[in-house]
Amino acid sequence: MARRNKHSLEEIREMVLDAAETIVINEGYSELTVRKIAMEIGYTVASIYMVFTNMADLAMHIKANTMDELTEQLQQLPRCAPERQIVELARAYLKFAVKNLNRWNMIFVQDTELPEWYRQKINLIFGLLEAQFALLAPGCSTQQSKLAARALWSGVHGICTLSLTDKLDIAGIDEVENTIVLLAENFINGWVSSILSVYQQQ
Amino acid sequence: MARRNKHSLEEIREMVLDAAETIVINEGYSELTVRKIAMEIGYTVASIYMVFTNMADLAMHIKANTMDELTEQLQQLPRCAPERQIVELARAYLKFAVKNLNRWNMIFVQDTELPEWYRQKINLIFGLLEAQFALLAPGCSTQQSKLAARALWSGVHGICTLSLTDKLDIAGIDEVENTIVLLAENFINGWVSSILSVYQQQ
DNA sequence: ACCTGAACACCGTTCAAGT
DNA sequence: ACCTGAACACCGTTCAAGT
Repeated sequence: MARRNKHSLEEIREMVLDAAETIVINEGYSELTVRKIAMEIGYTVASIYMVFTNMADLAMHIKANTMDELTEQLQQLPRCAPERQIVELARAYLKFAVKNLNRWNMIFVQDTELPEWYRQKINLIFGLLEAQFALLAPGCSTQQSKLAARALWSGVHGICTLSLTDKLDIAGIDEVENTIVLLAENFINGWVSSILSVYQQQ
Repeated sequence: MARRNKHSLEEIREMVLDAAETIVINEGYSELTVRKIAMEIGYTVASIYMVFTNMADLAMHIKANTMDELTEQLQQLPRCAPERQIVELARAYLKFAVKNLNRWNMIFVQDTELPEWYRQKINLIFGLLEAQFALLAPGCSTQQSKLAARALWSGVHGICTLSLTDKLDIAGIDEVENTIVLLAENFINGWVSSILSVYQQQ
C-alpha cells in the first residue's frame, strides 16, 4: 500500500507540522501523539520519523512557530513613548497568551536542552524590551537596561502563567490586565527614579 | 504470594508517598511511574490504587507536601520592616526553588482542576505577602494590597521559573537573586509613592 | 527511494482470582 | 480483607520487508 511520490518529504513535513499544531490548539500539548498525527495526515507513524527526528524535535518546531508569531505581534505594535510602550508590550503578551492558550502554554514545557537557534528567538523578544528600557533612562548601562527588561518581562510572564493556569484567585482577564499594568507601571516608576537618584548623587 | 497485614493501609500510603517523593527529587516528575514506585516499596502496581485513587491524586499530595514545606520556610523568616521583609520573602522563595528544584517545578505542572484544599495552600502563601503590603501602606484598601501582593509575587515567581528553566540568559544564582531584588525593590518604591501621591491629592 | 507493518519496551488503570 | 497477576488500551521509537 506504499504510496510513492504522492507527497514530497517537504510536503509531508509541512503536513505533520500543520496537523500537530491543530491538535495542540484544539486539545492541548498533552494530547499530541504520533498516532493522532499519522491518522490525521493519512500516513503511518513511522513516516513522521522520516521528517522529524522524534517528537521532541517536532515539539521544538511547533514552539518555534509560536515564538515567531508572538514576536511578530509584539513588533507590529504602534510606537509610543517608552513608559507606555513597555506597558503595551506587556498587554500584547497577555493578549497573545489568552488567544493562543494551548500553544503558549506549550512553550514553557521543558523537555530537553534548548538549542541555540531557539535561544535566539527568546533573546529577540527580550531585546524589544531592553530597547525600551534603554530609551527610558538614556544614561544607564546596557547591563542595567538588560537586567530591568528581564526582571519586568519575567514578572509579566509570571502573572500570565499563574493567572491563566488558574493559580491566582483572579476573576477575569480584565483583572489580570490590571495586575500586569500595576506591576509594569510601578516597576518603571521605581526604576526610573532609582536611576535618576544615582545621577543626582554624582 | 499475598502478604497479609504486613503493613496497614496507612503505612502503605506513607511508603508510596515517600518513594514517590524520592523519585521526584532524584529524577524529576517526568520519571515518576507507578511501576517504579511499586518496585521500590515491594508491592504490585495495583496496590498503589488501594491508597490513592490514581497518579493525579498521588501527584496532588506530593505537591501539597512541597507547598507545606515552602510555607513553613517562609513563615520561619526573621521579622523586619515590610520593605525588607518582602524582599526577604522573595529571596527565600528563590532559595527554596533552587534547593528543591524538581519538587518545586512539579508544583506548576497542571494536570487537573485544583481542589479547594489545595487552593487554600496557595492563598496562604499569598496571604504572607498581602500582610506585608498592608503594613507598607496602612491606609490602602485590602483590594489594593491584595493586588500588589499578587502582582509582585507572580513577578518573582516568573523570574524563578524562567531562570531556573534556563530561559533567561542569566549566569548564576547570584544574578537571579539580583534580578528578583531589583523587581521587588523598584516595584515597592513605585507602589508606595503611587499610594502616597493619591493621599496628597485628597 | 519511499513507506509500511509489526514489533519492542514502555505507560496508567482495572479487576477477577487467589490466600 | 488484602493483595496479586494478568489483561487492556494506550504511549514513542525502530527496522526489516514490501513496492
